[in-house]
Amino acid sequence: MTGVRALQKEKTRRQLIDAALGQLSAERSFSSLSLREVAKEAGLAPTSFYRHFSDMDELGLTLVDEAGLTLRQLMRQARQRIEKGGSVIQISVVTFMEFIESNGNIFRLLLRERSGTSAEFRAAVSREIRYFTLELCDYLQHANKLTAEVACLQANAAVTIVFNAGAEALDIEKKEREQLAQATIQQLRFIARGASELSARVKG
Amino acid sequence: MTGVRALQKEKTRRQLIDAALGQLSAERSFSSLSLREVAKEAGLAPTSFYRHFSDMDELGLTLVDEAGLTLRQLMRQARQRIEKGGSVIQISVVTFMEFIESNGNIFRLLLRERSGTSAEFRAAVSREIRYFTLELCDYLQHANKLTAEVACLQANAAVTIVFNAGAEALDIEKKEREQLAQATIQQLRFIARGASELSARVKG
DNA sequence: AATTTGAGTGTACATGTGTACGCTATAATA
DNA sequence: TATTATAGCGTACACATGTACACTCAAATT
Repeated sequence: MTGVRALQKEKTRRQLIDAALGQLSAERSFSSLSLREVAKEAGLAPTSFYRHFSDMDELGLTLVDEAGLTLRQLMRQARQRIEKGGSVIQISVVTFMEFIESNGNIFRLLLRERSGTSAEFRAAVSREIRYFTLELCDYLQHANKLTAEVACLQANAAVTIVFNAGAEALDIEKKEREQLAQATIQQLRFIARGASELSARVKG
Repeated sequence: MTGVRALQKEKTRRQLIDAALGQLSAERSFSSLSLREVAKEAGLAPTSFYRHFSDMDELGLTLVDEAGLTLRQLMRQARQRIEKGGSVIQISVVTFMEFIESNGNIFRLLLRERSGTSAEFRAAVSREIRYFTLELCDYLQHANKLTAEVACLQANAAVTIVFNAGAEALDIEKKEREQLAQATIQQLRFIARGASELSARVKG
């Protein structure tokens, strides 16, 4: 099944994916890419595109999956750092900011398609973020001995804040980014403290 | 200066703006609108568009301004309700959710252009949200006797949470929206409580 | 009353788009 | 070895787009 042919096909499929990812930028969203442009960048004739994806949408959803994968790598990295000790909140924010810096366009993809014009795209991005949030929710529940409800509310709020900070980080200079990180950390502390203080009340 | 001619011009300018707003939807973003479509919807020949805007971008920025105006009306409404007494947080969330329900497409515009491909658009949206946030910051500072720093951090976090909830509200059924509103309220309480608890530490 | 201005029109063109179709060359299969 | 399947190509087409240009005609100005 993994003959020369299938292998080559997989390779040019990757070329298409990479071509699309490569064209994303601050000034260029996925929906502004044309099938022809992507094919050209991948060194393919326009019509050959269809051998791999039936649609630009299909390519796009693949990219979102790809982005989700990157996001999960990010989580793994954060967990590793946390295990070595240190402030969970600070490590999370710093790790996320590093992610933005080296994966700006992938993050932009998620950010844009989250509120894009395709319900399927929105659902796909939503799913990736939910996954991200659920992991954090589990962690908070065990580490901080919180109700499932409170832990999930906190996780949700924290992810929202961090994602928003990431979006802002995309448009500012590196110098200001440190300031933004500090503000974000403080906001996460507010949330953590509030959740902890109010968890009793929610329970009772 | 307000002759018959200038009046008519103002009127068709409005028609263009309304045509553009009218074409926005869950499936249609501003950047996916074409000059020709908008002109047609406004009952104009394509080339007449240029008598009013040099560009689709110029129209778009006008729409963002328009959206900002709507946002400020929202704030005024919320303030009025708050003055009549009741939970500030609850009133704010409920008012905002009402806004989403009747101005979905305007909110979508802000949401999308906030992370769009035009730096100018992003800046414009950012400005409107900042204005929104600053008002809340002022309010928190006086009402809750917080440091400027803590109040602004809280305001920023709160606006982020509420906007994100608004975005989620766009894609769910009315029934689930009540649940979302409750979750949002709880999250804002976390933030408020955390800010209040930790304000001493930040000061010292 | 004579002239100028400018909002709105219709035509026209170059350019980019998605994709249908028929072809080639070669790996996979029989 | 003969046959089939298929990745990739080039051509071709219909269509939508932005906008340049020359026009009209009524309001505004002189």
